[in-house]
Amino acid sequence: MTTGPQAPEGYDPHAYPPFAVTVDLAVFTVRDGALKALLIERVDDPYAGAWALPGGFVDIDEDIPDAAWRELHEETGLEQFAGHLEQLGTYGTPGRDPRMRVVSVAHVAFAPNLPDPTPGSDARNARWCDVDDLDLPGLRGSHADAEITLAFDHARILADAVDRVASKFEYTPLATSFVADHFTLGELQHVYEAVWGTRLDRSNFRRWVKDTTGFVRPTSGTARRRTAGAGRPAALYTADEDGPGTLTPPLMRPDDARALRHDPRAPRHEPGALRPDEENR
Amino acid sequence: MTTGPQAPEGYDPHAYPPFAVTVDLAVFTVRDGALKALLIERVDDPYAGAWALPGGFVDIDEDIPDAAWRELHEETGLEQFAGHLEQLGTYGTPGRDPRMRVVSVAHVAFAPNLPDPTPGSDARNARWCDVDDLDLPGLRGSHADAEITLAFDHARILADAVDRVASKFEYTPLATSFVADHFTLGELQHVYEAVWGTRLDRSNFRRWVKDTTGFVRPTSGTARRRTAGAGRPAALYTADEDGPGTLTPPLMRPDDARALRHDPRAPRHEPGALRPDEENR
DNA sequence: CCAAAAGTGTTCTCAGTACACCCATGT
DNA sequence: ACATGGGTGTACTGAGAACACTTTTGG
Repeated sequence: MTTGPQAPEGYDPHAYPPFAVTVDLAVFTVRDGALKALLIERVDDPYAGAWALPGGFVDIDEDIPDAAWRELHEETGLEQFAGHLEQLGTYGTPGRDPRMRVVSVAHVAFAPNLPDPTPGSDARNARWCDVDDLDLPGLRGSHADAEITLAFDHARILADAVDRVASKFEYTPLATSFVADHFTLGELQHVYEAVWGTRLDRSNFRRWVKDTTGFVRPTSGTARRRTAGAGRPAALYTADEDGPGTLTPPLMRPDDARALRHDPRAPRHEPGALRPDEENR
Repeated sequence: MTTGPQAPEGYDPHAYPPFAVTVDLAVFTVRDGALKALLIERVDDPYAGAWALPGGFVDIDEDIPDAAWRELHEETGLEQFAGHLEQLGTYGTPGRDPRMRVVSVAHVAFAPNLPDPTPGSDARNARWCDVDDLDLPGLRGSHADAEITLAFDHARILADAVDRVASKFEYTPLATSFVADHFTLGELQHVYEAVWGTRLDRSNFRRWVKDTTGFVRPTSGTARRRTAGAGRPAALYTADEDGPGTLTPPLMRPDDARALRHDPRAPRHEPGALRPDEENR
């Protein structure tokens, strides 16, 4: 091992146990009226052939957000990512990676409806996977007959990430990160319904969105038939960039949208109660 | 550097950059009607003599929650810690520790009114510090004339932790972690008021607490003068252990309690928007 | 008696809910 | 004509806010 970076005199770089630090990404988009997560097929050996969240090692002089954005760009192939990225939590149980002790800082990213599966820069296969088709611990459908199983503890990370997205939708205008820069209120409502897995009253949703300051701004344009079929053309709106990052009042999802989830509303992020004698999972 | 733990054949333990991983703890209690955080005086050289959050290195085979509980016991000297501990977020900006590249997993702990400053097992000085007396970035009083400055990025961590506690009080019964196992509704209200830095209507608070299932249970006992002075003896309550970890409906803090904070309601945890080109502190 | 804190009740208002109804367009 | 989705209005209801009032203690 080399000496620690910028280590002054008097410190022993061997005095601390060496960890590997990675970033994992739960990248979401809404497509075909469903919440989808980006998964990649692993080629390297731990869990080779299995599906996993995109991610990779953090460089020794690289900030963690930078590493997350770098991996996001590398794995999605998107240079201009217009969405949102934030830290979710850190997962570092010994043995979660059979190779070595790895601490992974998981992130959540919100993407607008992206061009297509976007295979990564390397040879891996990539796809958008419906989260309802996955067997996530205590979440949504929880299909025991799911054909896809995720590598490492990525099922838990993804379950926490889904909870995070659903919570964020109540208090923040981040739903606009899932749609194009100009969108109709119907599209925005479809995003909410896909993320929450519920139905919303069109009239009340529209009134809440328009009465909430700092959420959307009307534009002069009107949507000329972007969805197939008939219907009156909808007015186009834009995200209000000047607004605060918070919605007042919040839009609380209906109770049936919470019942679908395991431990709703509370786990904004925490991976459990973290009691000393309890199993953490 | 030694070979990575349980590394199978074919993997090079030198292939990843070695990080140090620590846990930092923001331990809160309510005392004298104010929210206090546990700070220790550093003796070792980086920021020696400065005040900092308790914390330490994670062992190479130790789970992160275990490390957090271990440090909590070591630093507070409390064997039986009746409170609550949860992960807050991870702070790993290069250079935050001048010795080496350190990634710190910060935690939040809620403690009942503890016996006293409780100096740690080692020689360091420890004290409960009023969070309003600290200069925390964009929070509460934000005293520019604060006498105490915190080591590393602990001011930011503590600011995020205060936000987390205030948010948690809206949706979870964790306020009971700040009081003894038997408490009066007045005491519980004082805890809420200290954490939110606001005043609540006594009548409405009491009605909300009693109407919220899974929060408190009445006991037969009645408090016999624990606060000095006159007044009718109050009934004693206990935390409802059987309830879900969430409060329905939530108790929203009044708007003036949000205005005290920098970026209220939204940053349940995220340390900012994490844009690639932005400074992340 | 008075102050202080606990406990109870009542009114008002407003936001969420559940609808009904009309408008514009494609087929 | 009719189905489809956009847009508007309205009555009902329940929870929060504000506040008045009673009860029980200590001094």
